[in-house]
Amino acid sequence: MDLKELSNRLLPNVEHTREYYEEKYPKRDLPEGAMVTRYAPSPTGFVHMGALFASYINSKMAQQTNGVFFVRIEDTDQAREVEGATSDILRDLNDFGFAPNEGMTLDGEKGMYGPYIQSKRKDIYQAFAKDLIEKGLAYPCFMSPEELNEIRDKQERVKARIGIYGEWARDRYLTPEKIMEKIEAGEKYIIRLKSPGHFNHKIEIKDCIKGRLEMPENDIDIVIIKSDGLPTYHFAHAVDDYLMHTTHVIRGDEWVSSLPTHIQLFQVLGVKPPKYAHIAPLSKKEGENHRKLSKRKDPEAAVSYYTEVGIPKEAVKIYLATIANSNFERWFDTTPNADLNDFNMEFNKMSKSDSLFDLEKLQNISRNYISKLPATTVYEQALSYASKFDQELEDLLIKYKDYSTALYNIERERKKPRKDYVMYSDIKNQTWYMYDELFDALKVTYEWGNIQDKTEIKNILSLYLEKYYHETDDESAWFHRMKELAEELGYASDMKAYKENPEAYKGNVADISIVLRVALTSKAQTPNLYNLMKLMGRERMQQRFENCIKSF
RNA sequence: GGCCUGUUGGUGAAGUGGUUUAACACAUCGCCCUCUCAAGGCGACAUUCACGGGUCCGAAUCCCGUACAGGCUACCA
Repeated sequence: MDLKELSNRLLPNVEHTREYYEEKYPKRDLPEGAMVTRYAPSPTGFVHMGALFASYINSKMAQQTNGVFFVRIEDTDQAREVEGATSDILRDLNDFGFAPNEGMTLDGEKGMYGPYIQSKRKDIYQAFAKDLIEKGLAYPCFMSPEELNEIRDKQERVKARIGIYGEWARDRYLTPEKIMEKIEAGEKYIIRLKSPGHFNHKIEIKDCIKGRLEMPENDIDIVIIKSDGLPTYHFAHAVDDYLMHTTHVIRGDEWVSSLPTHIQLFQVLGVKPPKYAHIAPLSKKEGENHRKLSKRKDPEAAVSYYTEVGIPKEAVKIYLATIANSNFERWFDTTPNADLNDFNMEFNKMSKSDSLFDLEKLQNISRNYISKLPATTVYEQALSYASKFDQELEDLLIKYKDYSTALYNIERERKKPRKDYVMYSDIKNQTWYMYDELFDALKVTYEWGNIQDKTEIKNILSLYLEKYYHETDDESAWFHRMKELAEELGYASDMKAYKENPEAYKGNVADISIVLRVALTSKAQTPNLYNLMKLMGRERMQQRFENCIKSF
């Protein structure tokens, strides 16, 4: 019995040959230097920031080299599969602008290297496994899970390396005849690689991010086809990335220790391995230690967190870019109208060690980002946020569209705009007092400043409306009149003069303006008072002042 | 236990043997400006690159050891 016959018995019902598939998926016709990258998630639910980060880098690298970025679903562990996870992943990629141009997309599969779901590629993996068996590079292993556990225990006891290698690989040298006997006897088997490696041999691997790595050769006879007929991750990776002509495998660095295995797999398959780039994990400080950003402990680890609080996707992207490439921030800050797509991302500007995920920094980026948006966009984004998460705000925004937009526009369209909002959920907290519906519904507390005396406050308010407030005033005239009011009541109109001789006055213009501000809004801190008054108009001002006085 | 990788300030980090008395940004703290806040301006914030050795005229940068951290060590990915 020869190996070819044996391979037919071991993996029956394989429709095609390795050669068939190699012909079916010819080399890609791409310009020199174009990268073919991929994001290969397992559909296990919940999209983690780390995964988004990896897909960003993959997508960016393909985009800037006019290459291809595809998504492949790695569902070879059917037990862990979560319903709907695939579409969640694709939706998130899409929302962030990392939509793949090949493979699994929101509108189904695209591209000629499919299927892009591993469970649908079973025949392909088996064809390659058969080819290896024929060449004597893979073999069936009949050891039961119990036997494997025993071996493992024994190895732990003797402090040997764990795994099926060397003398531990019991079934490695079974003759075809013996194998047939076992099959006839109904014994279950899986297919293992007959590793040609030696643990004492060192191999040198160049990683695009980590640089030169020296590692021992793989000598473990890893499983390539599991008992359910599906491949393990390692084997599927080698076969798929070979057939899909991936040029760069960019993935999390939890994979570096499998590199010798992966390189060997390509070698055994007789094909050139792709280039590898291993991304350091996003981590979080906990006490003195760093740990990976965790779904359970860190809400910000979930991609969905950002939509829930209303942090713009673009801000998240900018943040990811700043941790991805050390020179990005400089570039972004010094490039007028910087467009993320124009930035040239490089592997050698990526960190080798883990980066602390800094929400504060992300928020700062978001604050800056929102501050540069036109008010109409802020309005639209706020509305879209409210429509999902805040019915009350949504109603108000629809009712007062122009008013709200004007409100967001205060001190905005200038070189250095106000930076009031970090996220769209801040908007309501910071503007509620400008909506009568919200203001009147609340029993507001007035945050008075230096002037607390009720009669003095009443005096200021009525005098201001009677004599000093003119709706047609421009800002400087408006301010000038406030100074006149200050003087009439014995407050300093000039801050310098006041500072030089505070005793000569009851207070200063600032005190007066605070009274007006607080009476109008109840808050001591608001955007430019002049603009707020303009927006409210005389009647509403009068009403607010009366309300205020009534509250005494 | 074994194998691999990493370690620069409160944080992200620049830095690849010699204008580094260690860039820049965030945070923090002062002062200034100012109708409040925000913004802005100015300034402070690592005598030192985990620690210990070594190589060299010269090291954060190269080598060795130690410590700590992370990853891997599945018929999970």
